[in-house]
Amino acid sequence: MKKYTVFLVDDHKLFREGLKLLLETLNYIEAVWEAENGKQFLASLNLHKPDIVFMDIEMPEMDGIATTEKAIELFPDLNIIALSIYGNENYYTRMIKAGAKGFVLKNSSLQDVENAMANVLNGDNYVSQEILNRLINSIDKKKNLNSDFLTEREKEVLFHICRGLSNQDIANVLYLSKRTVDKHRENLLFKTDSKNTAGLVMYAVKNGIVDI
Amino acid sequence: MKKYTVFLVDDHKLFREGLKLLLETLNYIEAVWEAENGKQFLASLNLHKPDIVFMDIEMPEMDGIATTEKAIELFPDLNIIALSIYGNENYYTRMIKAGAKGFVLKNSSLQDVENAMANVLNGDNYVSQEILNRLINSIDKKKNLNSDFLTEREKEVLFHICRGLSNQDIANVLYLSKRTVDKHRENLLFKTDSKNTAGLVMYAVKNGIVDI
DNA sequence: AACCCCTTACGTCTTTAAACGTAGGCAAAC
DNA sequence: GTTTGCCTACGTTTAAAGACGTAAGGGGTT
Repeated sequence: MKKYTVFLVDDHKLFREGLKLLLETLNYIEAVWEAENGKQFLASLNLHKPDIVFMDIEMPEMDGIATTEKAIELFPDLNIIALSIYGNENYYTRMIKAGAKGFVLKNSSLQDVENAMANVLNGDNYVSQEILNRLINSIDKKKNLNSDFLTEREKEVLFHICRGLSNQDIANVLYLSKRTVDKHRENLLFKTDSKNTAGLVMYAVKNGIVDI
Repeated sequence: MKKYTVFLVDDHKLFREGLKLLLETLNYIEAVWEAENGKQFLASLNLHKPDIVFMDIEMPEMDGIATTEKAIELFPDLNIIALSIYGNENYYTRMIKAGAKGFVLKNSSLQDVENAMANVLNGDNYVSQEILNRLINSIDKKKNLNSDFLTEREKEVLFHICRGLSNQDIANVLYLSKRTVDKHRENLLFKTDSKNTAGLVMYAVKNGIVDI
């Protein structure tokens, strides 16, 4: 039986180690390597060339999107599967554009992860069922959508607002200054003609920027 | 042709007078009387016994729900039609329970109002199409609902939060102290396990407390 | 080269929200 | 007839949001 090597890129040590243990229970996994951010991963790519990479999106130093772009530039046939807690549109579309061949949510089952690996090794793309549903829903919503005038960054900030994050929190996850997030929020209020957070969230829900 | 008398109970003078003019264009309307709150209306019920009453819900002194209850207690066959800006569930279910025979939104057409009058005079109930849709939607949502543990008052406050009102605003429309609304909000945060307004709004959307 | 748009960022001030605690009145349930 | 749950309400303190204004730097367009 052919065995495969896997590279986990994730800043959450606990998650990384848990997934490593899970993967090691599979008899066709030969080795599991780890990195805690994009830079570390890219640096060790020359030494360790994995069959599959699981890539987190939100990471310090260098996030999953930039890392994927760079890695695919260096090794175009690298099999990268995005691993994210959130299935929001910004994330999966950007990861796919960057060259990822799969997208799996962190609340998926090991079975999902296995499916993703099998498909990707077979040269196919893979997105988990949940993401697939969201994609289909978002296509329906796009039909009569009126939020094109929000920039990508604004939608991203809005998404995190809906998650209940404060501006400081958002600044932390996006690696920005809090004052920048303040400004994005201010612009969002103006653009969506809202008075406060409640209005922003309602707008996001109505326009499919967050899933209900 | 039989002619009918109408009583408008609404604290918004401008709206009352506009509707009065509209109704007077109908040749089967004999007279339109007015009151600016529930107490005034009840006091004059002995003098003026209208065929139809249009009752606002949010009013100072005595709101539409309490007024309807009292009026129906005094004159069980009174035809009361609720007139509200909002079609939220708290409102229409409570008005119907109180004895109202119709529910029309303030953004309806005169045709809607005429339909409501015709149906109610005919002994039927009437809710405008929009409310009917919401009722049907809310039945679907009720299937897997988990927000029974929010009290009616809490749901009402949450509804207004979603409308973008501040606590002071909500206190004004519900005729409460701001500090009371503060407390309801605090309890909502605790009960729904939310950190902030965004979480509350998302909860409300998920559980059908507001319509999208 | 000049332009527009987006992203990033800072300063200051006012208003709201959030996080504690406490407590009386009231109606329904037991 | 006491308990229980809900609605009402106040005081204080800290954190966050909201409302202005300003501006540098990057990327793409014309």
